[in-house]
Amino acid sequence: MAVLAGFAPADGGGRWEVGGRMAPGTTAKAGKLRQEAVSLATVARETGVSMSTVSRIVNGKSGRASAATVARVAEAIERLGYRPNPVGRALRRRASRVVAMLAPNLDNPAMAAIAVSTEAALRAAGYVMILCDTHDRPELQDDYLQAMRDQFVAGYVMVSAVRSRGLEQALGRGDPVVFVARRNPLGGGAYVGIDNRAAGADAADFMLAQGIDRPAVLMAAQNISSTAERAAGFVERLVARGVPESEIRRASAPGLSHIEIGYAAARILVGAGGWPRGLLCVSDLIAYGAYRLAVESRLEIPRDCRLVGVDGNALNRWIAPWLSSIRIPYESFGGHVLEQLRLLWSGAATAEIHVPHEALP
Amino acid sequence: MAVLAGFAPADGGGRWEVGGRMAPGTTAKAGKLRQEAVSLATVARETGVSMSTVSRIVNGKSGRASAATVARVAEAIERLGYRPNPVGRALRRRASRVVAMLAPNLDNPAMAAIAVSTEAALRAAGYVMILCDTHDRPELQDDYLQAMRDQFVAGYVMVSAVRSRGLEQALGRGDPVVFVARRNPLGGGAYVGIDNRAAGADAADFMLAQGIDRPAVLMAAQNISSTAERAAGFVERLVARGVPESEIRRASAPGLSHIEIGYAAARILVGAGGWPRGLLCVSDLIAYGAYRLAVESRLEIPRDCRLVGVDGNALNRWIAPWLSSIRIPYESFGGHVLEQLRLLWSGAATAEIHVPHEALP
DNA sequence: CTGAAAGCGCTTACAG
DNA sequence: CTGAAAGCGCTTACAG
Repeated sequence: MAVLAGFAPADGGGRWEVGGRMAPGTTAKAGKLRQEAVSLATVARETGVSMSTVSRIVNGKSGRASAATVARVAEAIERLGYRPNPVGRALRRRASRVVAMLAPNLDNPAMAAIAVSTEAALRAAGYVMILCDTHDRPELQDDYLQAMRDQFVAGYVMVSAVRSRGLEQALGRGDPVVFVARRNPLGGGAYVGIDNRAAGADAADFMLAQGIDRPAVLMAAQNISSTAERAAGFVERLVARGVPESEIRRASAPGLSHIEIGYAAARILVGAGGWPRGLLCVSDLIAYGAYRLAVESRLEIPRDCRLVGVDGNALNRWIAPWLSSIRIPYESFGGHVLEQLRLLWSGAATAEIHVPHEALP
Repeated sequence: MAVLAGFAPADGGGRWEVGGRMAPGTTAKAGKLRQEAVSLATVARETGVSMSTVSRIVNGKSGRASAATVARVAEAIERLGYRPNPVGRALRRRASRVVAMLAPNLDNPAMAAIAVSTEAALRAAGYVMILCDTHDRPELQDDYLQAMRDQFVAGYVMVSAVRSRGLEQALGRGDPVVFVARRNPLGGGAYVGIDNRAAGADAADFMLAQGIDRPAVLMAAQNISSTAERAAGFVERLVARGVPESEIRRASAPGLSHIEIGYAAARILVGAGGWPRGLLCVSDLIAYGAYRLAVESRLEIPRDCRLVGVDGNALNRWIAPWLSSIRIPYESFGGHVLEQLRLLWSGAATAEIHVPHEALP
């Protein structure tokens, strides 16, 4: 009976994921026995009321139908296994229960973790998620934004969005979009992520607590990204605690994947002044890249150089015990994303949500 | 002009991902200036022809419109930035350009890699992919199958599908479904994956070539899964090459994730007879689990025990150089999946596609 | 409390 | 070569 709005999520409207057995209805038209689609019309015919009435009941616009009618309709819905068709509904309402997630490369375990948790949260709330891989390319992002708009999606989840014309338009239009992991490149907007600056500061404290007074840092490319904030927070805290800024060695490298950036940047850093005793890598993947260079250099990690990452990849425990990583609870991001979407849908104001990261041991 | 079928993919029908600038159309109705949706009706009105004609032109049902009309309509489409609405289309055709991928836990890098490559291939062909995380649960799989059917999806990509009632019905109905990585648990059907048995055999040859004449194997749970086939192929080949079957030690363990299975199974194996000199782990994650036990046991890998995995995770090169892994080219799976879908759509017969795995060094 | 009608955006016989 | 009409499945004023 989950079709009835009374039994469905509070935001009204049936749920797409209704259980319901297959409709047993068959027709003998022309002697051929075949499964018949169960539509509102079927239910209406079967109960002798109008489609309007069935629709209202299904959608919980009640107080507007007699108890007797509701019961009759409910029975028929149950018996026929009726489920409201999401496409018909989307067309009419110009709004669907589909949410689009636009993310660059799922290859990154962090992205995958975000996708997983968001998908689960949306699903539990009766939404279905379309996943679009933008490869960090603005045109692709715009193509998808466009295509998703045509699908009447209920909202957009932008993981590490890049600045683009379509994004600008979507925001200008007031479309519900929540940014994850990387802030809105155009400023403002609903956001879910950790406090990157604070995470960087924590890494600084950790280094100093280990007696490493001249740690270095490996950064990704120099955009407004979250990783840049981590590096900034790291440096700021070190400076605040008395480390001369000029003695904080930094390196970054161009490159496609974080892991390659890590390797290349470590090479640059080390080439310029040898291995530091402590090295913050602004993501686990960057740390993996740096690790490889350390192995090639016959370094023993973490004895010779303390590697600190950010992410807390689940694999670390198994194959990268040498890495101290600030854990980001990606598995909880989905819930927060949904929260933000709901605020946007209800027209309420949204604030940035800073999910607390976990402390280093 | 990509909207016109003549310029679109061969399967006719406009593409959803049409570029096209925002429609400049505005209306002065009631003095309010606002963006107007550009529909078929708009184009028809603008050109003075009927919607039928515009529709036919958009869909390349040509030879049925004068060149002059086509030109006029094409111009209007271009000028207004018209894109066929996928929802209206789906409702009418009872078929969409959406393909559903149902997969258990994207946490597994192999699954993520499959999702990435399939998404890219579908996108290039003008489809959009909905990702459904089934967590290996049959009811969830069925819920999704149901929901996706209601969306009029064009097809189903089942990654490591489990046996379920809904799957049975979908196949019975003749829905286009292609199985990836794990064969259809109900038998038959379009499949994309490696030849698991051959991969296992290759691992056996590798071990013997290394002078390891009594290798052991770590398996996942004992279902009809692809990993079981790898283990079987391994054992068969060893036996064929003279290793007494009774001397091939095997272990498996229950558990949620492969990585935990690997750790637990290794513990069982080692507990029962010490470390073997060579150990096939039927997936990289299992190898990671085994590795951890090896580290705890102060073993030096691969010197003391040769670990062989299957997957070829991209991270291995960086942080698991101790692992020899048979690489599965997941990045090419997407293309094959599309191939299979096209066969199914055209009603042609499908055969299993065995993507060649890469040889061990 | 209920129903007839219009319409979301599209396609497709059917008739001309 | 072209158009009027019906209809995919639904919702929502509007009228009663």
